[in-house]
Amino acid sequence: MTIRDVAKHAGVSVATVSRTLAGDYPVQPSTRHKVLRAVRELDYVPNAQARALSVASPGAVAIVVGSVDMPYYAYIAQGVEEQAAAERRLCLICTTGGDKERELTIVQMMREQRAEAVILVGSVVVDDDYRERMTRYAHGLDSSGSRLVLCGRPPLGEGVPALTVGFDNTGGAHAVTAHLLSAGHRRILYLGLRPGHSTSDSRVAGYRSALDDHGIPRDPALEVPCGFDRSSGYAAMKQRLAAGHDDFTAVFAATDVIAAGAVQAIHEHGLSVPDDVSVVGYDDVPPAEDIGLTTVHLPHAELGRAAVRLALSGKDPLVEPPLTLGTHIVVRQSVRRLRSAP
Amino acid sequence: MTIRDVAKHAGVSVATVSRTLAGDYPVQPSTRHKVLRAVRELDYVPNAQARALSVASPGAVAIVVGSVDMPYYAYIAQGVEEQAAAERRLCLICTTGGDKERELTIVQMMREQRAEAVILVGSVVVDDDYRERMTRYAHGLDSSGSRLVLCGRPPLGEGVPALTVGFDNTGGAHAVTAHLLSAGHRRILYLGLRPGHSTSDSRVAGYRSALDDHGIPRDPALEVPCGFDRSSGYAAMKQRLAAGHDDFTAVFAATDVIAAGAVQAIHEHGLSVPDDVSVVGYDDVPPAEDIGLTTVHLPHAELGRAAVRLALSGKDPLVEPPLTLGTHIVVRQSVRRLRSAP
DNA sequence: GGCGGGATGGTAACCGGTTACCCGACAGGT
DNA sequence: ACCTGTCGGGTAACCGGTTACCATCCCGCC
Repeated sequence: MTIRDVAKHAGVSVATVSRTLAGDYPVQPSTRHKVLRAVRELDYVPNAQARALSVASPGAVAIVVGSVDMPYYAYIAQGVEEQAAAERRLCLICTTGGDKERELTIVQMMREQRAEAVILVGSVVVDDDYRERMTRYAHGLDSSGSRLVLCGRPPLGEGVPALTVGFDNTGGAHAVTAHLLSAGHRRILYLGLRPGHSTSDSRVAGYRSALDDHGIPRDPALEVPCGFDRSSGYAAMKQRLAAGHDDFTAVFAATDVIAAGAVQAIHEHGLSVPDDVSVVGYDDVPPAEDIGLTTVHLPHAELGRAAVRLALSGKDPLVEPPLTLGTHIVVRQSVRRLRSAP
Repeated sequence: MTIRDVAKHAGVSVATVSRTLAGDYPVQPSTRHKVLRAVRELDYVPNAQARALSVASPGAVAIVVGSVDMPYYAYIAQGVEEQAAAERRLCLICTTGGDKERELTIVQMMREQRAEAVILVGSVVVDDDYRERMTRYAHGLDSSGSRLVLCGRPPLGEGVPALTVGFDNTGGAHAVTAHLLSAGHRRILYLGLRPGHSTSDSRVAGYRSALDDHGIPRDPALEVPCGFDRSSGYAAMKQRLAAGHDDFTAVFAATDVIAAGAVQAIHEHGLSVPDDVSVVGYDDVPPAEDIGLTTVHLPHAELGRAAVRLALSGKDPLVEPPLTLGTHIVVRQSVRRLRSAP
């Protein structure tokens, strides 16, 4: 079923059918009706891929995330979707499951599909091969016309430019740590150490700098290694509590999800939040509100929108500085003010 | 930058370039290297849209949801994504924001893109225009080759066939209501009445039939109208409690999200869950685990996978019966066994 | 030496749209 | 009656790939 079939069926030429459907060319009403009737009778659906071949049509916006069922990604994806719709672009979402190779494959596929924007979200540990290939993509040296945006992820390398948007992780971690300090807490557990993991690294940096600013000596024993999921937070907290809980009064979990696991462990240990232990998280994703967690709110959707705008802006990836979005603390009920506080 | 440029640059013909890249045709190693070098030097990225025109390539799988940041949709989308990847299809996710017109537009766009499968997820209130247009799509009368699957949503009309997968909402609601009844509860609030809303309707039907089965008379005053979001659940519960809470001992919220709001209202009223009021939800989405909610677990991801399999199966939409996935109760800590229970 | 045949690679048609260019018909002006 | 301008619509080239078909070339064999 092609435009030629429709033309034959309507007794007109292909040009007339095309013009009738495009609607931007004067066509005799009687002719128009013949065409439209043929379209209806044959149930003709034009082929967008063929059209894209001859006329420059707006490309799609692709977003590549680890998985769509993690709220952090879902919120960003929602922002991307909104902005893509506002700019009249189709939105494709792909997931990698955290696999680097799969991510590279997907980016290549998107370029072959002539996606206009490819937005890469989330942390990843980069190796040399990955860096080299992704850098080519990011610099837009090829002819695919796809523009790559790194969204909430580390740079490709020391001084390697690329279109980048991200949250101020260090600033947020600094602020929430300062919040605990000003409530009188001095021994604060950092739950979520993962050296080499960019998100963890930047958050722990904020934690440390806040301690430094307040003249509190750092204690490596308070920086607890922990995966970025609920059960890791639960297990790490459980283990720490088994060793006695008198060496800290507050916990800064690297994410709300970790915090949720930690809170559960604290409760199972017979302790109360915030009476016995204060807890703060990061991200402001669903568990936070439900468990009354004080946390750092991230403008997820705005990040997604900013990524799309940046991708479609035509800015030069080689000179455009990274865009950093601010965060703010959301105070709920998980932090207790110590009597000894100033 | 086209295949002809590459051919010229490499000093070979377009056929040789195409064959070299396809890799399924014998090419002299020296020729192959010339081609690959040209590809690298020119940063050539083949155009998938052009290729799709001449060779029948697998289409994409499109999923259309209300919004991607609601866990219910996100989990289903994740299943769709997985199965699409397993079947080597690209996955496109689009959101409608619940707008019927936008949904129809998106479906039309997907057909023009020659998406192989279009999966429509979530509740919607159908009117005649919608029904008529969507029915044409669902029956696959056109030449786009797209196959439509309705996923967790009502049929298009009385006896209108279509490829359909869904959860057993009535069965799950029956089971969880029976769970409350066997714990000794007799006056159970149903929170989430929305006549005409298919999900609500089927869940309330299960609630009622469980009461009937146990010989408990229904009380319309116990069926509380309520929107399907957290704040509606909070508000409805708040209002109900203000009128006194002695006319019920348990609450069946139509969704976990409603339940989360209700639990908050209960707490703010100075009551405890489950000591004063038992609460159950539906869906088993994030708030449930965090607040220890007994609920009905839905195999979301499996539904998504089943939808993709059904779409790609080649089954006839006109005769294939709807596929219904079973559910099961997840018991947590939000239900109290009454002393008067058998 | 002539010839059959496998291995390579080139030419051109085709996929399904769009549109530049051209042609015929008809109206109005002289 | 003839010229010109406008309008409507047809023909064919083109977008960027793939591939059927054909032309070489070189080998071994009679």
